[in-house]
Amino acid sequence: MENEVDGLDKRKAYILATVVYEYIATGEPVGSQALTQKYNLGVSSATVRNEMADLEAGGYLEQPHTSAGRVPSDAGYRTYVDALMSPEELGADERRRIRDEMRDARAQLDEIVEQSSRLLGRLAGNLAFVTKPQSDTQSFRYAQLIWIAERSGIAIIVTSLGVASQSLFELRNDVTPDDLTRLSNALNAHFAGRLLRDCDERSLSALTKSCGFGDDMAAAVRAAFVGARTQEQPGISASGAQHLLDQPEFRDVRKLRSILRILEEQRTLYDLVADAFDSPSASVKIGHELGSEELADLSLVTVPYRFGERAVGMLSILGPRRMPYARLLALASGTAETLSERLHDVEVK
Amino acid sequence: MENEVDGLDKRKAYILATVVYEYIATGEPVGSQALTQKYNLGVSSATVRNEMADLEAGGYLEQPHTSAGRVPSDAGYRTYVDALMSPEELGADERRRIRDEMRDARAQLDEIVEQSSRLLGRLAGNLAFVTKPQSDTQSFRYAQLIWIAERSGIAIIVTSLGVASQSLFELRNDVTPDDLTRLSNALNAHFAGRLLRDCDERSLSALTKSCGFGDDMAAAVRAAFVGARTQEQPGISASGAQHLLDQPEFRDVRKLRSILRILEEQRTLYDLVADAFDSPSASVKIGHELGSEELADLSLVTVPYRFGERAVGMLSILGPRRMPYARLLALASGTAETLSERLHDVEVK
DNA sequence: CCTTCGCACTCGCTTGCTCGGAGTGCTAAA
DNA sequence: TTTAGCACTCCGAGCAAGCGAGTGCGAAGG
Repeated sequence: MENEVDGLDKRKAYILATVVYEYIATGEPVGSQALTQKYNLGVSSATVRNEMADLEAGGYLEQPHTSAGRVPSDAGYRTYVDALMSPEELGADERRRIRDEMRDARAQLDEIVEQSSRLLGRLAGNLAFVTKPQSDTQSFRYAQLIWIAERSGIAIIVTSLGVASQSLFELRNDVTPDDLTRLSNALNAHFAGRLLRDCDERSLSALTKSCGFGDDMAAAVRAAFVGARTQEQPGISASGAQHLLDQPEFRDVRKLRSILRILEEQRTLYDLVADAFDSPSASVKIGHELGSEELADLSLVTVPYRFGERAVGMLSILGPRRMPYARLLALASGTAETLSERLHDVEVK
Repeated sequence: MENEVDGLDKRKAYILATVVYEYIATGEPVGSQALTQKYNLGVSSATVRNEMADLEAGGYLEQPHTSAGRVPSDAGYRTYVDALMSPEELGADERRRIRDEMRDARAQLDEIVEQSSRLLGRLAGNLAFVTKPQSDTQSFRYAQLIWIAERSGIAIIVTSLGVASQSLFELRNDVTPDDLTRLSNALNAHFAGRLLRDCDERSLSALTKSCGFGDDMAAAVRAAFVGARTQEQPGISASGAQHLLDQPEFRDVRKLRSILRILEEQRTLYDLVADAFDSPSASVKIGHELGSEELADLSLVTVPYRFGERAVGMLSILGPRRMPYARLLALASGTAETLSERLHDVEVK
């Protein structure tokens, strides 16, 4: 039937949308009378009551207790996000303001990422976090092996986003500064422009040995590349936790503790967004979809940002399930866009 | 008189110490009866009551409201910390455990610092934070200028703790890779081993020009050194905020918000410990001594850690004024010691 | 003169109670 | 199928009483 949305007839869908909208706005369970008074539904509260009972039976709404209003369930939010809400766009002035504020950060990768998480946290009024660009999706730019003594040195690797990773190495055989320069040049010539993850250990070893070096040097080179590849992996910049305190759902201090703990365990934070890397566009996880009882009344909005064609990191907003999804999606997308642009300022060409 | 401590006769001092001790232990205002029952004071509660009234008049104790027990004031805690409490030492097994846990971090400066803040936060059951080594107290080890194109390159600077800072530069005149190598060698020969803060801009420029380069190259070199000097300045690793939620003083959510905000503004966090750099040993700041009304019922314990002879950073514990000062000082000192040792693992010799 | 005892008083916290408001479900009529 | 009416439920605010811990002070005691 043309009038159905997600298995709900038009009126049910509209009532569900209104309930979710109203609950997001007020934070209070919404009752049938309040709804008919505030929104022009064209039917009486008794009708709404019947529809609400159906929606509850269908799993879209819940009642905190008898004789209270209705509250959306995970499924209710899900339907709202997928089918009912109207997407928002940022206004031109908002875009401009985001761009201006991002300009405050110096052209350093870390600063730009941190600035975007601060900005997003403030704009969204929620906890925001941004993963640093996955270094294995960056490409290799330069290697430089620096001679310290006959049997030791420092390997420095520069990637397309300018992240220099450095590692000390020790050798079993003597080398000269010229040896290291020769090897550096060979590495640069052979790997320049490749993705870091495609600089596999075998060809690194092969190249090193073809320059006349032994296993020790090959191991040092491999270690340097592995270091560069994994270095910034779970680096995450988070910001805006204090906004969560404004939400009534955090009157309960235990909730808050879960959040703070998660904030400090970057590992967990990273896992939350990890599977968003599979999908190329924005993703929303609601309540239990986050896979943890502790986080069951939170939601997460995740949007990728790009370097060139490639999605290299994620901007996320974590907040109460009762969050203005359309608005936050727009804010996250806008920030992601600006962040993507600014990445070109730190690019090593 | 031999029996006086800080202007208090022996009995008053003992009662003050007991009140502070008991209040730290229980978190409840302590009354005269409770005190005489729990501790063997040898006098009746009425006497204690009189003494307490004196201590209150002297500004050492406060009453939350009439007919409640007494609570230490800033001055009361101050006297306790300075003169009354008995210092603690860590047991051998505790030291060992700290050392073991610090071994989990890889030999990378950032990881070691982060590990120590996590560890201290957990052991102290409070918010702990650790400043990264001030880079201007580190010494210069190596510079390497990498040729990218005729008029651009990357400058990499390695300090004694292995922090490689990198900066892109653009030139007005062409250079060759050999030019850059020559200049790198000159910089290494001239500045090796100096403190970064002693690599002043004038001598950098002079050296660059004496190698036959122009103002543009001199500016690039200066910028690289300034970048290295200021890079990690306010870098702070914090951990353990969730423990604060266990403290009864944070039932009030507004308190918590101040803390979270401060946590995110690394600037403020840094200011808190900044003047501790002047004193070579542990320092304790109590309540209003922190200089902010928001922080008035918190205290801060700060202990320096060293690289060689020099204090290069600070470990701090921020928690409720009602904190076990002696214990936390011992924990912070123990962690600082271990952190200092581990710094040698990342040293670039 | 300092210490102790006894006593009246204060104040905050907990418990129990009432009461109003908002909301529901059900039944019967339109 | 929608609506009006009604009885019922439940939460939460507001209030009063009682309890307990503590104080200050005057009088008695060493």
